[in-house]
Amino acid sequence: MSNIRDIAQAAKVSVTTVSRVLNNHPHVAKEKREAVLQAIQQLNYRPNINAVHLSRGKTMVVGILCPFINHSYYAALLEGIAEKAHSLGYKLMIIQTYYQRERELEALEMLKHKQMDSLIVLSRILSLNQYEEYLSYGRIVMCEKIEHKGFQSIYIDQYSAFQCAFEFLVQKGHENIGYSTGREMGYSSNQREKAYIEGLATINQNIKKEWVFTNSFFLEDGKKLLKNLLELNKLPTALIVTNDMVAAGIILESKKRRIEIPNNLSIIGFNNDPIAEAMGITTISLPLKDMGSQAFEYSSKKDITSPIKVSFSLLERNTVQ
Amino acid sequence: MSNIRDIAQAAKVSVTTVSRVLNNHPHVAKEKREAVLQAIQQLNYRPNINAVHLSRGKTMVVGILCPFINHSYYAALLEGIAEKAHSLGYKLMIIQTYYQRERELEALEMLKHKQMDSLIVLSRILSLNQYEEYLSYGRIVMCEKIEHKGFQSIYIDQYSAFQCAFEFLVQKGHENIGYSTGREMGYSSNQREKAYIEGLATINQNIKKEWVFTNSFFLEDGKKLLKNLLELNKLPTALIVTNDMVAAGIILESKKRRIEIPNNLSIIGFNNDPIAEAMGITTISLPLKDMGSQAFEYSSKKDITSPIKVSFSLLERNTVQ
DNA sequence: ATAAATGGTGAAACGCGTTTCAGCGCAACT
DNA sequence: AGTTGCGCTGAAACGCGTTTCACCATTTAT
Repeated sequence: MSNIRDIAQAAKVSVTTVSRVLNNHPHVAKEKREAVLQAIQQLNYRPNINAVHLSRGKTMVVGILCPFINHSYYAALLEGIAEKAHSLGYKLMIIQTYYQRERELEALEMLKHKQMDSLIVLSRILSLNQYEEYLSYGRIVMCEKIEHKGFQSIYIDQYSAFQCAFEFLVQKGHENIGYSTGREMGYSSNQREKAYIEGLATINQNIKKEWVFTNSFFLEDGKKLLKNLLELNKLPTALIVTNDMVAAGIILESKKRRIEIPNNLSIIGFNNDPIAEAMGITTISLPLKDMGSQAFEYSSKKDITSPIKVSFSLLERNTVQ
Repeated sequence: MSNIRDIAQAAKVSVTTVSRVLNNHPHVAKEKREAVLQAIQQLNYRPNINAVHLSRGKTMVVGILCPFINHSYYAALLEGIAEKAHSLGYKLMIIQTYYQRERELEALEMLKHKQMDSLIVLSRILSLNQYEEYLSYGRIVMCEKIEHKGFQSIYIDQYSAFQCAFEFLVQKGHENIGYSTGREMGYSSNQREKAYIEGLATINQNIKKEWVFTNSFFLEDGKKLLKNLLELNKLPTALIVTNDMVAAGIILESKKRRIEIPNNLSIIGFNNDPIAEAMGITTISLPLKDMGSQAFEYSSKKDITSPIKVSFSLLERNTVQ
């Protein structure tokens, strides 16, 4: 493989001039430019991208930190991200963390080592303090609400979204409402918990701890959730569920157990996954793809803006009565 | 940020020795090793990964070429790939092609420029000849059956899988069978077409072109498919569908139109997505995650093996009668 | 006519880690 | 005592593109 010096020699110019031609810098005489282009053609030359990166200290790669890939929420975000990344000429490096500290740290280190120019964090487990150290190495976009200086934040107001679901249920006459989330801690869970507690207060209800389920991410978790639910003495009449996948699991298991939905139990999910439509799940629809796309845009913008809120909407189907 | 020469100076050794310590080469005296480690600690030194890549001509990055991310088939493969990649210390670069030639070429160029060590192709559109040129730059793993020398191939026998579905339907008494695929051309479609034609021959049926549907990938495509189907004079009694998502779309639209499944129309899907379980879709279950994992393994193996076939199994639920 | 600005060009330094190779010291072997 | 051989070490070359800076040749401005 030929390198830039070979081209310079072949075109009888300096490497500087070759570099200028390659990068469309001005101040190159027509003849020289053409000589260079010809040499490039003839020697089938391609710049060594690693050398370019080393030299420039920039890689045109953006890292994406997500706990899972094969999960509708993240896959939808990813799709939006990937689309925008391509249109802006960036490549994506996806780091699946499974919510493990080391993996998250690894990604941060990659940012530090300039293996990526910036990092988009779809969900995290490390503290903001830990993240802060790395801010000087590249832009960090967080897909959660963060007021902390230095981070770009774009988020769905999980508090309001949950509130919206909650109020909808109340309006339908429900008072015994439970909910499920993914991680016990974390942005979304915290917001939902807060909205839950405050929601209950508005209808003068106390928190029933046994109606709060955590660690529900996938379809299978929904099935388990329903099994656990049935062990309780008193059942809620409605459940606000982590996402539509989990909701689907709950519904499936309900069918098996002859629990009628929505007659015996109302279910409301999040995301508006295809499965929600398929099963007629009432859900809070989130514009994930669009959010991903925006998140990417902000990863390469020069300045940080104040947190960006993206909207959501309730989609009534037939799992709430 | 300090570099390897700073460390050498601080530890009063040569850069060579520092490099040896960093890479755990033998032949470094204990004291020197410790001096280096201490200097590294003190200066908070981290190797510049781009320099390492440039120097080594290796990146520990594997490229993944897939048409879509947010698609259950690819997402499942991706999951297996990502898991194995991490356990082997590799990073993933995902290139979403949307089946566009340029994008595929771009990925190939990245392989050439050593931006990735190898490439895993989940689905392609470019010809093998075009791919062949790039074989010398790194391993290329193809997730389809390829006998062509130089490529590592790992695949699901789409012919047999389709045949399995077909025979199952025949056994249930169906004679009027249609099917759908994704792209008009492409590995999977070709295999399915072949199996379809040969299957029809075994039951002395002629091909009904109007019962063959292409460009069906997602749920929405399934809905459209059913609408189109209903325009026909004579309907098939059974459909072998691209994947479970499309099958779900068909089923949903059927409900709207009062077509009873399986009474009026039998449906068999592929993949065994969560949605298949959710909707009770009879399907050919494919071990995609495992296949992804294996594909990754072979991307960094020294030698190429003959094509690897992965198994599948029919999962009977309630969309076939 | 003279000073100043502009275009064009290349040598050399830079970014940074890896690898080759030559050389030194000391222990083991004849 | 003389020769191998092995462990350890560092100078220098290497991978390769970018950028700075100095310098010459024209133009343009005064």
